[in-house]
Amino acid sequence: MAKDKRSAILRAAEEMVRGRGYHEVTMEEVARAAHVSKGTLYTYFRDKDELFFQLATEGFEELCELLRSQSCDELPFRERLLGICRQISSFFRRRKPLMRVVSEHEGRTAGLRREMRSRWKQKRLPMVQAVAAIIEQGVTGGQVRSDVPTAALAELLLGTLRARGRRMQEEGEELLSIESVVEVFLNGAGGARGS
Amino acid sequence: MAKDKRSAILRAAEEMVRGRGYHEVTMEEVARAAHVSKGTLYTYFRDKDELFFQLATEGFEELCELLRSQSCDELPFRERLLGICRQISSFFRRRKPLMRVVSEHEGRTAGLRREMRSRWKQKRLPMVQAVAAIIEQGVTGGQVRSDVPTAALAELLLGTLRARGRRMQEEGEELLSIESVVEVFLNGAGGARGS
Amino acid sequence: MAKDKRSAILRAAEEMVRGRGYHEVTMEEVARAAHVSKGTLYTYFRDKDELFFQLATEGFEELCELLRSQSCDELPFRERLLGICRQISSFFRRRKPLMRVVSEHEGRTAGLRREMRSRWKQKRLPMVQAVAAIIEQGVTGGQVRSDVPTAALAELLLGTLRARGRRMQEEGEELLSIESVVEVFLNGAGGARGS
Amino acid sequence: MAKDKRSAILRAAEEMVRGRGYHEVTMEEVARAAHVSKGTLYTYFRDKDELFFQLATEGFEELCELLRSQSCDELPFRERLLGICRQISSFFRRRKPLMRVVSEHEGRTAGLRREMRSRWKQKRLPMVQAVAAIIEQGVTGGQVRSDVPTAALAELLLGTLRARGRRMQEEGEELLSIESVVEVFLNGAGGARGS
DNA sequence: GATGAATGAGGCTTCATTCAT
DNA sequence: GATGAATGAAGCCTCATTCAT
Repeated sequence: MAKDKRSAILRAAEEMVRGRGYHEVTMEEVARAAHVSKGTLYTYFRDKDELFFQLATEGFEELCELLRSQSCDELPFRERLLGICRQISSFFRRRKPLMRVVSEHEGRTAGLRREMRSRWKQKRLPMVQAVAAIIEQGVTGGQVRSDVPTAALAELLLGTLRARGRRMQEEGEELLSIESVVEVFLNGAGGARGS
Repeated sequence: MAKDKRSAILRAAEEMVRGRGYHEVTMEEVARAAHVSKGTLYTYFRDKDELFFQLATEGFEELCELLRSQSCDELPFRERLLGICRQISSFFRRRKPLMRVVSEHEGRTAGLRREMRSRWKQKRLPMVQAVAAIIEQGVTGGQVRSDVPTAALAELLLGTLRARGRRMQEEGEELLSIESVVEVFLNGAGGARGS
Repeated sequence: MAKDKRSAILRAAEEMVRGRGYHEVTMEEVARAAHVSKGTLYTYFRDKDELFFQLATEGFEELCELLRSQSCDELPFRERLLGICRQISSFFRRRKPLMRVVSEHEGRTAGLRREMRSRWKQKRLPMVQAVAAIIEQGVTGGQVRSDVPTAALAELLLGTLRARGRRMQEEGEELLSIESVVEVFLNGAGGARGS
Repeated sequence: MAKDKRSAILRAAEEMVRGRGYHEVTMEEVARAAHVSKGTLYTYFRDKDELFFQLATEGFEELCELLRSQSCDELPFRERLLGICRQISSFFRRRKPLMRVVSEHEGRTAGLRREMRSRWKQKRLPMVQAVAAIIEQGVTGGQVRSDVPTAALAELLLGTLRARGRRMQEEGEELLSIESVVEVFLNGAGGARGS
């Protein structure tokens, strides 16, 4: 069935990028591993970029679902935010080899890549909103200042997490723990400021 | 002077792989960035793999020097081992984008790659020996069991460190700290076992 | 020498499109016919389109030169214009198989093709100006009305010639002669209109 | 109904080759334009070449019919021949974009194309015979020599017309008029030679 | 030693054609 | 008969590598 093929291709591609890289994997190999012909790849994905883009962004919905499901648990706000940051960080770390495809193309301005970037933003939006929703709870509870849009705060937090991930990968040992990141975020964004 | 060109090429190549990848960088670009001709690259490096291999392994001597210099400081053995593990871990983390070249080719068996692997082992050897030398001190001091060759223990420790690095990159949040790794290593390999 | 290779490629390509078409000729074949490798084609021409575009537009300069040289001969204006129209018509007819490349891409809006169109316009401009210069002489001599810009009249005349070429190719027998075309043009654009 | 589909496909194909070319039109597009599936195309035409071959040769019967109908009108022989030449020329000119398919394949010797050529000859035969029949009248009337088979003369005349068409397309301005062609033909083939 | 034009293997993609439903 | 997903041959193009100057 159609879904099966599409999925088989994605699974095959995922299997092959693990430990290799975007350029190490040829469409020929993916086709062979998925037991389909080269042409079939192009029935389901416009081109190689598209295939790996889909691979990189699939699972995004599940992440958002997970985030939303946690937004209503019983934990105190601080722990809830921490838990969510852990999950996001874990999600991206697990997907890092796939994310390469996205980040590699981030610098390009040429024609069609532009479209991929906007689609990436679109895919990312629900995640930002989920985080914003949780921060909103902090606003309601008085733990987060209310004079900055929650969406902006969410972007800020996500940006910090991303920077941390990058530093951990590229630089040396002294990583900020996620706890510290959240701590700094809340102190910087904490309510009851000076009052 | 010859050394200058060689160095200029390596610096240009290093500059370009940062944030890009092995395949994103063309020999043409490296040549241009190093202000030499394409042909000159091949005067100093047999091929592209060789160039990036050199880039990945340069500094290995310095690391070994550093390790050796630390093997005779005044700290207690446990701290000394910990410090050394930190440095090794940091060294590899900093070089990760370059290490890709090595690891990408690790799985291949094709002709010329085979040679690179053996040269990699050769480059690595002094490091293993440096670690072994320090562990030897632990044996002398009675903190490490003496019934397993120190070289084997050194390989075991390095392997654990490497696995930790990989897990940190690919898997989720709960990373072992380096402290834990050393702890486990010494408990597992600790002398005076129950006796 | 460099020029030789470039020229050899163009000559080979020209030879092959005669009687065949853009799509019937593969880059592989052109390379073989020009006694160069496939890669060399791309040293001299960015891509296949570029190669055939150059082929189609080379000689444009000569045409313009020819037109300009004729603009100062002794013939009466009407004959001079007629002669020029004949040359232009002949030029395009001879180049028709090559022009296909241009006209085939005329309808496309996709990214890079756009650039080709603007370059085509650029190439065409001197020809328009040459024709306009001659018409200008007609204005001076009172054989052409002066209330319409000569450039516009030139475009009009060229458009008519082109339409004639197309009709001759696609439709049936009753072709307008070039004489008729010029006649109609001058009557329509003729000065001293009825007054 | 079957005929409807077949016809719809041909009409769709004809529509698309106008202004485009054989290679610019994909079977997918033809199918879509004809509101049938891709597979259906192959129910009515063995392959793409066959489809466009049919397109190029359909109407041949009508031409022959037309030629035959004119062979018995009242005009003097010379005018009758001229009229027929005009119609043939017009027919081919109108069909030129379709004829491409035939002529493009004329140079090839590869397997299946060979068959197409022989079928082309077959399709052409009635036309030759129609022309021969008219020339026969010239023989009877004494305006055409009788010592050369009329079929051969017909082929000769058609060949001349074709060459004229080609020259008109490729070469410069000085086209022979059809009148001239017929004139030369009759003078060259004229009876009462020198006697 | 330095250069860069030339090379050609190998990757991505298209599209005519087949065949199970 | 009709369909369209699957196929794979063949085309365009890139880029690591060589070699005559």
